[in-house]
Amino acid sequence: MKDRKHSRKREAILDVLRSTKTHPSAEWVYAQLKPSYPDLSLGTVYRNLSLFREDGQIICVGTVNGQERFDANTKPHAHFICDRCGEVIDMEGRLCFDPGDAASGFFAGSIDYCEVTFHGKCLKCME
Amino acid sequence: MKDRKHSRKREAILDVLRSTKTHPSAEWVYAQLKPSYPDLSLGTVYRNLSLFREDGQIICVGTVNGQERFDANTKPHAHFICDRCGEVIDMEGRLCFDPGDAASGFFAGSIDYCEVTFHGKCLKCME
DNA sequence: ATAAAAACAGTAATAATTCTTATTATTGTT
DNA sequence: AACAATAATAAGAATTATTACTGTTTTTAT
Ligand SMILES: [Mn+2]
Ligand SMILES: [Mn+2]
Ligand SMILES: [Zn+2]
Ligand SMILES: [Zn+2]
Repeated sequence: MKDRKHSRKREAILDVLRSTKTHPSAEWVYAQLKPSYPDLSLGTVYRNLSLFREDGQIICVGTVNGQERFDANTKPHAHFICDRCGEVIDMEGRLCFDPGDAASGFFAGSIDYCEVTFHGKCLKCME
Repeated sequence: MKDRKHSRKREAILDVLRSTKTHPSAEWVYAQLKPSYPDLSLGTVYRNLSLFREDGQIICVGTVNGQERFDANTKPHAHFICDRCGEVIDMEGRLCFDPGDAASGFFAGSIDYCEVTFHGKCLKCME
């Protein structure tokens, strides 16, 4: 991980991501921090999220309603996206696939990781 | 499937999608058809892709460089996305998961389908 | 053919993200 | 503590994929 100058805002952004299981969007992170950091800029959130992703500290878990959603849990795990309300939920269980295992033998490129995403309706949206 | 008036442009759009394995973007479909349909409008491509998706005739396979990619093969199958050149490749093999099987028992919502996407470098991009 | 409905082209609008630039914060050094 | 070097930031402009609007054309049923 490239070493960077310390920044309290960057730290706060990562803290927000680490303290939630909601797989937030950039906008949501911004809204969370704005009260405590009145001079926070949305661009700063986007920029730092990009840096975190480059450095492997967070991952993207998909796009919901045109907005990218992020996750500070970088351990491979599957997600469920509710196509009605847009919630992104962690799927526990043994749904993790070892990319190497899964595709070795019949794919010639190099596989870095594998995304597994279920779609449907969450419990709340089923009434 | 809701029944719609016939339209040669709509038909052509679906034909393009069905005749390629490249998982194209809206823009690409438009570029393919523009020579034969000089008055084709990009909005028409977007609108019809949406209709096809609503009707279940095509699926979205992910976003590459900010552009949604489509697939006329609606049978569940996994994909590989090259994070360098953006190619989207079908993954053959038995990588299909029965949503019901995969998550029954430990998830309470209703699962419609499951997306499996590998990321890495394609053969061409590895030199 | 006529008329109603649906689809269209062309264009404007929207909205997420990125880029630019002048300013400020951080870190190490005198 | 003041300084210099550089990274990080705010603010807003720019970019760009997608959608909405409006007047016109095509389709299809009568
Ligand atoms: Mn997660
Ligand atoms: Mn495919
Ligand atoms: Zn829901
Ligand atoms: Zn490639």
